[in-house]
Amino acid sequence: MRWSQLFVPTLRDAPNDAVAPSHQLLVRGGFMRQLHAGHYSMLPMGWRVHQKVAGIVREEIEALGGQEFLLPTMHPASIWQESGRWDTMGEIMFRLNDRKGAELALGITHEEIFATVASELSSYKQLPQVWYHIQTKFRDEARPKSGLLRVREFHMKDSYSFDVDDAGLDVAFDNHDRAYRRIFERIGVPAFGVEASSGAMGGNDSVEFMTPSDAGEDDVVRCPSCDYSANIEKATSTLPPIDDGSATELEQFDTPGVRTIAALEAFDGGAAADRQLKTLVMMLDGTITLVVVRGDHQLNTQKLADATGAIEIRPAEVDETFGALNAHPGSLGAVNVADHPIIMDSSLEGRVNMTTGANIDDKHYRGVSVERDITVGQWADLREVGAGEACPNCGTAMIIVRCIEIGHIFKLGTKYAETFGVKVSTPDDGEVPVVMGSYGIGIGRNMAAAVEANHDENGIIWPVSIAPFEAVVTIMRLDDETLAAGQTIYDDLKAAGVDVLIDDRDARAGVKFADAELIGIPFRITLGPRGLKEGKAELTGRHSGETEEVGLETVAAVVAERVAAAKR
RNA sequence: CGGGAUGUGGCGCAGGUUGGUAGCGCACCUGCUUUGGGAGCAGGGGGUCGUGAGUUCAAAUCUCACCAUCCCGACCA
Repeated sequence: MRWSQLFVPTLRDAPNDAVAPSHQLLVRGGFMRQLHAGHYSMLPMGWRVHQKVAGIVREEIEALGGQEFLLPTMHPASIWQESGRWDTMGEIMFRLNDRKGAELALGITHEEIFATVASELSSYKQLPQVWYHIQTKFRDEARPKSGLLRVREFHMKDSYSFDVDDAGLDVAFDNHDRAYRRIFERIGVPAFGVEASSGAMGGNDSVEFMTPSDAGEDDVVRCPSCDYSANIEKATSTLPPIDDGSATELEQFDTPGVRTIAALEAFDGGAAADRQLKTLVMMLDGTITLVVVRGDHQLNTQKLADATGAIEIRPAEVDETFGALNAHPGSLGAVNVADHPIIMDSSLEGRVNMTTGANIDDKHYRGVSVERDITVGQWADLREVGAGEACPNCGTAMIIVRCIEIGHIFKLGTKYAETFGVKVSTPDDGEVPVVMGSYGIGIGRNMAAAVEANHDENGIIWPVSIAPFEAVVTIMRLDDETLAAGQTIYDDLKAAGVDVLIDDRDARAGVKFADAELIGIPFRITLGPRGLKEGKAELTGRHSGETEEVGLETVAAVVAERVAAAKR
C-alpha cells in the first residue's frame, strides 16, 4: 500500500473532548472518527486493527472447537419477552417498531437467539457444542465515554457452549478461560481474571477479565500476596474482631441535632462508627426496604441487586422515608420495624450493644442486639470493601485497582435451555435441558485497551500482532533511485508475507517519522541518499526506539524474520 | 438521572463583557526556495458562528427555549 493513496487523516492536535489516551491516539492517528456519542466510524487503519484483533479471537475460539455463525442483530420482541429480559433489560435495549407496528429490539447479546437455534439439538451425542459469532451489539448506555472503551454500537465475539451436564460446562468454561488469556497475551493486553457479579445475565458463576488502567470503570480488589482478586461488586474481606461486651437492655436516649454517623460518634453517650448501625431506606422495585450496614461501611448497590434480584434500586425520597418510618434521615433505624422488609449485612451477625436511630427525630437506641431487636428478613453480603482491608484468603492488606473490563465469561446453567426448549435425549432414554455457558469479548474495547497499555508520548506502539501495518518503508527523497530501492524492499517484504506500507509522500522527514510513530508501525525502514550510497538502510523499532544500519539486500529478510518472531 | 463545562472552516483556538465587513495557528491549493525530526516566503480556497424564536436599523456577541458533545457521579454484562 502506498501511503500517498492511503486515507490516514492524522491530526497534530487531539480533539478537545478526547481524554483517555486511547481515544486521543486513535483519533489523532486517523483510525476512527466519531459520528455521535458512542458511535464511531472505523477508518481504514482502524478497521485493519479491528480485523486483526477479531482474527486472533476467531483463531483461539476455533482452536477450542468453536463454530462460527452470524445471527441477526434485529430481534422480535417476543423472543425477549419469552426469556423475561424484555422487561428486565430496561433502557439498555434499543427498541423500535416496524411498518406493521410490531415491536423489535436491537441485540444487546444473543443468548436467546442462540438458544432458539439450539432447540434443534436433540441428542446427547451431539454435545458438546461451542457456537459463536462476531456481531454488532447495540446498547443504549446512559453515558458512552472514553472513545471505544464504552460505546453504544460495537462488535463483540460472543460464544455459547452447550453441554449435557455441569461437568461438561466446567470444561467449556475452562477452555474459554484459557483461550481468553491467550487472546489477551497475543494482543498485548495485560490481563487477569477476577470474581465477578453476573448481573443481568442471570448466571451463577462468572469470571471477568481485567486490565489495569486509569481509563477503566471498574474497581478491582486485589491481594498483593496471594491470588485473590475480585470486582468490588463481589469482593469480600476479613474484618478485625470487635469486642461488644455482653448484651444489655435496649434503651432509647435523646440525641438532639445528631444527624450523621460522625455526629453520633462525637456525641456524649454516642458510639464509635463501628458500633453503630447505618440504616438505608431503599426502593427495591417500588418496595420500601431497610438496608442495614455497619456505621463505617458503605453499601454496594450491585451486591444488593445480586442479593435481592431487584432490578430498579434507588434511595427512597425523604418523604417516602418519612411515610414509612415517621422519622427523617439521621434518626432512622430498623429496631421494632415490622411492616417493611429488612436486609442486614452479614458482618452484623451476632453484634450486641449497638447504637442506631429510633425512628423518632432526635432519638437513638443504644444496647441494640441485632438478632434480638431487629426482625431481619435477609442476611447478605452488602458492604463494599475498602483499600487496606484484610484479604479473605491470607489476611494481607488489599489494594484497589482501577481496571477496564475486557472480557466476561458466564456459567448460565439451564435457564435459557428451559425457556427455549433446548433439550437432548440421554443414553437411558431420558431427556435433560442443556447446560449453557456464554462468553463475551468486545473487539473494539480490546483494541482500545491495547492502546492504553502500549503507547508513549509520540503515539501508539502496536504489538506486531495487531498493528495496522507491520512495517513501513520510508522514502526520504523521491528520486528514481531511492524509490526503486524502496520498491524492491517493499516487494520483498510483501513476498515474505509482511503487511508493509511504503511512505512515498512528498513530505519532510519529520512529518513522515512523526506519523509513523503516531500510528505505531512496529518497524520502520528508512531509505535516504546517505545510506543508499553505502548500500545501507536504517531499521528503527517502534518498541525499542533504536535504529541500526542494515544492508539493502538483507533488510527485508531481517524485518520479515522479526515480524514472524514477534507473532510466534 | 444529578452536578459541571463546552458548541465559531477538517483539528486546535481568539473574538462575546462594550451589538456594526468573522479572525489566528495547523491542515488544504498554486508558485518559488528548501529538503534526515512536524520548513520559509508570496498568493489563494473553504465557515448556516449548534438549532429555533425574540430584542434591534443591525446579533457570533444580548434574551428565551431547545439540541448536541465532553467530564464527575448515579447507572450499566
